[in-house]
Amino acid sequence: MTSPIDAARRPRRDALENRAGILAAAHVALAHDPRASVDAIARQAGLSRRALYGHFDDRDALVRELVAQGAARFNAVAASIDDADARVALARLAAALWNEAAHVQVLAAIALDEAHLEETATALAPLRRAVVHIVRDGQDADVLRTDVAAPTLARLVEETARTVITRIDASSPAARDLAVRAVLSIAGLSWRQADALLHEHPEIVATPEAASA
Amino acid sequence: MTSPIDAARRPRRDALENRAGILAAAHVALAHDPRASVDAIARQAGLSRRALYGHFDDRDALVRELVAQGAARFNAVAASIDDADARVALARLAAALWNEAAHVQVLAAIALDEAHLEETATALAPLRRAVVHIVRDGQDADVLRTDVAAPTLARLVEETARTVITRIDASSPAARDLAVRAVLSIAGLSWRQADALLHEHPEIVATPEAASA
DNA sequence: ATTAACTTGCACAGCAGTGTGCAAGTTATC
DNA sequence: GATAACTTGCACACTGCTGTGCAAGTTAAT
Repeated sequence: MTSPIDAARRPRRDALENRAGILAAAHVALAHDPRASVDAIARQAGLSRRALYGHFDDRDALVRELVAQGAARFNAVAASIDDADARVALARLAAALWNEAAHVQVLAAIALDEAHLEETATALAPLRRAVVHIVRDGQDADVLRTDVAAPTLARLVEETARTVITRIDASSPAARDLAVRAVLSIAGLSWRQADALLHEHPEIVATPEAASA
Repeated sequence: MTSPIDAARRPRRDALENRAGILAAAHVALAHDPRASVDAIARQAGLSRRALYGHFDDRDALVRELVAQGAARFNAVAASIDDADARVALARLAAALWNEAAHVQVLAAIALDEAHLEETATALAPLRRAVVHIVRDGQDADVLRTDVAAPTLARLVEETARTVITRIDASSPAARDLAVRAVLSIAGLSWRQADALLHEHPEIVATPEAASA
């Protein structure tokens, strides 16, 4: 047993579950409406508004945690891309981010709030650096367009991925394919070149079930 | 002179100017922040909040007028495109919309509010129809990508134009060029094909000053 | 079984916004 | 110069949100 002085009984299991539940609820609620009220989030989590304030100091703290969660996932994705061919790297990155569509939606929605603009920017810095790196490589190897400066092209790629993932119906199986093709197109490939590339690397747009089978 | 019974002196000139000033102010304020307060808009117009309510029933009426104004411009632009080559038509449309960048920003910002979603949708219907029409023609002539269904491609084109116009710095002279190239890329052209097309039709990305000289 | 952790519901203060009424002032138009 | 149109400033009621305090209840851990 722990000493009764500095003991401070450890947090209850249900409390931890509730905290996670709030984050999940916020995930859903904020993706739908980035300025959903604390009450709406708490309700979605099956808790009272008052209880939520027992887990998070204020609305901002909750949002910040969501941003941190999402950014961690994205940056892990970015770190996992290591293809030598920049075109393949871009395609794989787009496909991987599509798998995180739900998180992309939340982050994109939150980033629209002036309040969290620079916060999301710094959290996503590693991902942005990875994109710039891929684009530079691709331009040096003359496999990506060179009529647009690398930083601009990286931005274009990022915006295209965000747009196609968050604004086109992401439920259909064709959506991942579309996201990948859109990114390749904006990077300078013709649609036939993109098509050929995806035939050469069928695993990029393979569904997770097929990959695990 | 008019009869003293149904006379009702005509509205004062300064009142008309103020009304126009409010719309201009709303244009600026809402492009910056789609949920700017009535007070902020009135201040920007150099009027009191109270005076604004003399010109518009409520905030919604003001927003609706802005949407109608912008939609009218866009639909006029869409109607003016009559190139036989779908690629040229798309390029010209993108360039023309870039000239309306300020209006695109306002409309896009307003459209983000759930409240005005279907309103903006119906107002922009003619523009959307024009894009679908161009895309269909291009696919039939085999000059645009055919790996994506026409409605989806039209949507993709629209989103790309909106994204590049509203989210990339629109002040630099290269921005119009970028908008046009992005649209052509998403439509399936390689960056070299797009480049060649723009060299064949230099007037598309010509600056208004150069065109009038 | 006891205890501390947790949740709830309510009340409260505060903030920011909307839309209205009204009296008093200014100003374009007749 | 008379008059109606317009603007202003203030007060007001209302809504919807945030964050806090507190008493009372419930529940997991010890």
